[in-house]
Amino acid sequence: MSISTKYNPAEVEGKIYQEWLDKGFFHSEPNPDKEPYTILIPPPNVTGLLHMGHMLNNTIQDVLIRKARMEGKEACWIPGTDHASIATEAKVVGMLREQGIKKSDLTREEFLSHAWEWKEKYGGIILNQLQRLGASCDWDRTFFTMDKKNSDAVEEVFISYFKKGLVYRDYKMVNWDPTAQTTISNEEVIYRDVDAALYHVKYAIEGSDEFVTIATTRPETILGDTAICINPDDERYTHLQGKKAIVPLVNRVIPIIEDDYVDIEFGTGCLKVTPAHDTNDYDLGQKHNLETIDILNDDGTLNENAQFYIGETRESARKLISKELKSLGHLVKTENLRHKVGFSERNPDTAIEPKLSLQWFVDMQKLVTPALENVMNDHIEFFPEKFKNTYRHWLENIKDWPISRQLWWGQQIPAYYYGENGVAVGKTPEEALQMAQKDSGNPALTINDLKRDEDVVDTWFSSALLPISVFDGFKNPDNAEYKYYYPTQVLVTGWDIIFFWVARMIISGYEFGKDKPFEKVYFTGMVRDLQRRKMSKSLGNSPDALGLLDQYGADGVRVGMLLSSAAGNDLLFDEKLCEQGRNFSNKIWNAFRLIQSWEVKDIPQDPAAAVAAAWFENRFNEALEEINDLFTKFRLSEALMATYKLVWDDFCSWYLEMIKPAYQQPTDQKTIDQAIGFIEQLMRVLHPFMPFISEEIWKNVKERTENDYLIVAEWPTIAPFKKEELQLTSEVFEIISNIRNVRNSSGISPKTTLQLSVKTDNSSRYKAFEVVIKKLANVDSIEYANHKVENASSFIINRNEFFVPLGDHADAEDQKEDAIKEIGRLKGFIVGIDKKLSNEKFVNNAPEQVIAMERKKKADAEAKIAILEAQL
RNA sequence: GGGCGCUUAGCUCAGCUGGUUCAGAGCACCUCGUUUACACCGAGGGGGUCGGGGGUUCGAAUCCCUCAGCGCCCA
Repeated sequence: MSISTKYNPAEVEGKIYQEWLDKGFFHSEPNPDKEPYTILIPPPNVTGLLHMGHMLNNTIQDVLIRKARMEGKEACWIPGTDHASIATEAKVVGMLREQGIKKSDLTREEFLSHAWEWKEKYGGIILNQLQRLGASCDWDRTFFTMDKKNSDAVEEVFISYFKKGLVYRDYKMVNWDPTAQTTISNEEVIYRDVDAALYHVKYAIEGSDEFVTIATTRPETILGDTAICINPDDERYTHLQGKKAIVPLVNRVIPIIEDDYVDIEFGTGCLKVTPAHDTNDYDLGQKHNLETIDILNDDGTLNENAQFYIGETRESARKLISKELKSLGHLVKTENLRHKVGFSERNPDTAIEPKLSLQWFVDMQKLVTPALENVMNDHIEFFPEKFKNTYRHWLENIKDWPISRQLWWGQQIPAYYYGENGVAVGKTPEEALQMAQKDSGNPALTINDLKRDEDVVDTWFSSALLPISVFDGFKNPDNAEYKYYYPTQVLVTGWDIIFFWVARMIISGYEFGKDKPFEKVYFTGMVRDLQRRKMSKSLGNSPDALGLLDQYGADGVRVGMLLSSAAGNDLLFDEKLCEQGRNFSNKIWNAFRLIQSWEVKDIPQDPAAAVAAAWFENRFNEALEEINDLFTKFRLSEALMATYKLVWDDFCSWYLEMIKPAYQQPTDQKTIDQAIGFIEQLMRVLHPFMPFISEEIWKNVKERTENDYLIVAEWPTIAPFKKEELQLTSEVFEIISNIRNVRNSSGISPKTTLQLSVKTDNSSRYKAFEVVIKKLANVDSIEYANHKVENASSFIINRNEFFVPLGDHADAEDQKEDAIKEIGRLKGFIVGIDKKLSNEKFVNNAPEQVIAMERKKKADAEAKIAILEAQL
């Protein structure tokens, strides 16, 4: 059989994934005989396409779930997608606009039917792309955040909060996105540094020739000014106390108020106050009882209240007014200013407008206690731990959460209004009516008197309920699935949504679930490019995810993503890492090919192969112990690296070279069986990281029964291993390396056989390994002698002296020089140790072990010097 | 402005509660190699006074202070 020298992932991956699907290996059912291991996917947006962040995040989840499955747990990875109110509604509105349809011409129902159509068409793309990556999700359980289960939960939770007084409706300053024309939460505002101007504008003082100069970055809001504020301690302005100023253009007379909120140092130390368009000004307005004049429409253009520039955008009004103020002599100067401006996460070019608005809020302070406690005391563990700090800081300073969104796509708020200010909630209008009748004491109210709130709730409000709602835990808290799978074991997500999602799921878990929503949270870093920039469409620095999969194979890309992603550290994505992954696939493939190619005959086992098997058995168990430990600490990149080295260095470079038969010679059955056994073990350990190639080799390395697949094979158990033997072998490997080095530095071909002479007190120490040394270092004789060898290169390992006679290649002077240099170094080393040992404080204070170690180091160095001096 | 974190080889990072194995890994680099698994390879090699300064200690990459630079979160 001839197999390609290059591993071809394209031939393997699709086929194997289909087999896994057909066999139902991804599907999970509650199984009381098994421990559950459940992961809920962070649902990608239905608007999304697979990007590098998804690849990293889902690779990690797949690694964890595959390992758990092999460990005999009931592994259940639940996939799904998020309806993403703002983003999706924007897409749908955009699509309709292209068809010449305006959202405002549609009824809610008509719009929603377009939206569902869009979701059906595009919403599943990303999940299909995840399959290319090898994701072993239980696709039968695929959820959508607007599924009935979750939407019902949203209503129930809203109603429950309402009844407990935890949601309330209020006029407050909120963050307004004028493009999406909806409120958004603090977390959805992204602050960016912007180069702007600070406008110094003078206002006339009523009844005098005087002026007062204020500084502002938003001159267009002058039209809504209702006060000037000075700091009472600012002597420059004491004379203005109690006076009034006149707003330019609109000629409104406004009071000059005093408040120590004003920063004397900033600008002119004199502040204009626009309560309708600035959060701090709003607070000032409340405190000083100021008029509030809202000069903006919902789309960010100026309205009639402004009196000027009606219909202009904020940006153009700013230009126009600054020009006009200048021509009227009100503009004293402008200076450059770099400051932070909030932008909408979903519409990155839209500056957020603080807006006074009637919205629904969640009273968060009353909900956070258990969520905070249980993370701080590690009932829920964070990896890496450092995110506990961030989490605590947020929860301790939490603000009320505005949850209503002026959108249609999402779960409509189950609140109904009646009369002057009556509000009732209910899952149905009838339910709400009952409440309304009771609250109002008016039994004559009818359904027609109720008007339902038009808004939907924030998407994160709905995703916060997923860990419970995917198992139908709200409606059926006693159902078998909820009881079995909840709490889930681990949440894998980016640290950027620690507040958006993680914290809110924990809050909901304690409020509505029977317990925490998950045991552990593994935070991944952000994928950045080599210049540390975030990957983004606008920068064009995001590689084509599917293209990478084509080019390097899913296994290669998975390795590439994982290799450099220490937990919580941002990952600087470099295609070279995928290349390394692909190369690794190829290495594994060729190891398999090599074993396949040997002819097996009924001959006794090569003694070198017997030695190799004994060693590798030990080595494998040593490595497995390390790998398991790294897994428990979620140090996946290190677990992968340990696996990589086990396969590449230990198995391929040492083990296979030891058992390899001579050219065109056969091997024996025992050796082949051992080698295949080891490959099987290695494939098990490799499988979570590289599921496709490991399954393919598993299948090909021996005959398999129908359901004998690696994906459901057992994770290896650690057998005891002997550390002393591993130590001995590493000395043997050192001998081999030294001989190879002699070859290299003396320019002797690998084909030339060499002789080895050993001067030792313990000639049996390496006896068993002679066959290996001969084979790997191309040595044809090893002799033990009690004297040094002339014209030979020498090295010392563990006080034993090794000579490689060099014949014509010998360079005695060179040898001598090296020895002298080494003696010099060792003598210096001893001086240092002596200094320590003659220091009374050291000898008195240091632990015995440490002192003994220093003495041993000294003795070893002295012995080595003696050997070297004898050589000279 | 408030808070958190980072600075170790050319690059990306590991180094837990100070003391064998503490200066490490991978990649990159250099030398040699068209050996009969793999050049997506093999053998060998070089490379860091652990950001600067100060302190605690018999002993510090590891603890403390300070300075500099960088990053993030929140206002």
